[in-house]
Amino acid sequence: MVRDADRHPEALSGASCAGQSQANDGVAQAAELCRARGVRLTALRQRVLELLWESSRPLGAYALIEALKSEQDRPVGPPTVYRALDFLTSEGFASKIESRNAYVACAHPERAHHCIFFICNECGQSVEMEDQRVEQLLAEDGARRLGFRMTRPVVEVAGTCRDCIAAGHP
Amino acid sequence: MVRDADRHPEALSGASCAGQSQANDGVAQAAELCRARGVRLTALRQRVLELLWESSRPLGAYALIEALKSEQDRPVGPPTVYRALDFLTSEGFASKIESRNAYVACAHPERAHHCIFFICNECGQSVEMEDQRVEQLLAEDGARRLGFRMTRPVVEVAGTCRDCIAAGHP
DNA sequence: GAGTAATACGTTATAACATATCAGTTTGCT
DNA sequence: AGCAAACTGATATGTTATAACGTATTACTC
Repeated sequence: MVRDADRHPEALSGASCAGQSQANDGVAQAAELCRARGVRLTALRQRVLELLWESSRPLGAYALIEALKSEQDRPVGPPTVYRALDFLTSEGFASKIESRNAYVACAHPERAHHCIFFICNECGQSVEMEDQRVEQLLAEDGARRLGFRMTRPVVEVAGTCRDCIAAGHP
Repeated sequence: MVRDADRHPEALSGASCAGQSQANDGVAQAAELCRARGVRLTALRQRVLELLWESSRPLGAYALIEALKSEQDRPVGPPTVYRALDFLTSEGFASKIESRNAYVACAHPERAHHCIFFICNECGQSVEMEDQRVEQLLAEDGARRLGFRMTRPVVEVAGTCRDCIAAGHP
């Protein structure tokens, strides 16, 4: 089976105008938080974050490498991008979608929190959501039934988004 | 940072006696279900499932390849093992831990259901659990707030297990 | 039991994702 | 300016997963 999301893997062209303004906001907010936290949003890190914001879908590390290569004349090696991604994720500006090996920009990096991601199998779009009830249930399940202390819940919901349902996809 | 689970990556030696009898049960149950479903639990598929049951931790595909190579004199290529894993996961006998790129045997393959996995960062052990409330919350969140139809929730909780907490690990 | 279609497996190559290591550059501080 | 820390560049390599195509086994029909 070939999904639409596979046929158009991680194209960078899908950025909408709305996405653009969100991107500006997101990057500006990250810049502010970095100042407040005393960490450095370098040109590279900022550019990677912009690319994530501008994309309508989670981007793989190698898609980012390609994008950066084409705009900087210099080649960009995997470690460079992975280091930037490490920074962005550790500061809460981005998050890895484990089930896709891909990365997305995160809204609300101001509070440390864990996100639920809804990822469409058809179009590949991902939407972030917060639900304290889910997080709490998971922490409780682990603690009560296993004596387990949760540090990082990974919640990624695969399915079909509204638009793709409307378009008649399964 | 180097975790204990990384220092002893996926050794196959950790199978306990309890694990062994569970393994027998699990494989026997899978065999029965295959008969009922009219699908084939071939020697290879069964052996992969046994290896998963016998391991105290999620196993990577390449760990399985190594294990199979050492017991069958013939070499076993990646596609062979990935096909077996595809079969086992599609029948509900095993599951992929997305956040680890590793695979575990699943209890209760008789009902189609989704699992929550609790994975210890220290020792690497993974415990499966079912919680309809979490599943339902996720389905509702997606449906009500996004018009999203959930097909497969991926819920993997990283943290510290009871034993590792007792042993004084963070 | 021979023919045949479907399913599963073997084999080679390669794609996709990620990290180790060490050298060079920039930044912030005194 | 001088120095240490932080960041980036560059090469190589490790790890995970799939494409493509051929062979073998199984199940089914006659």
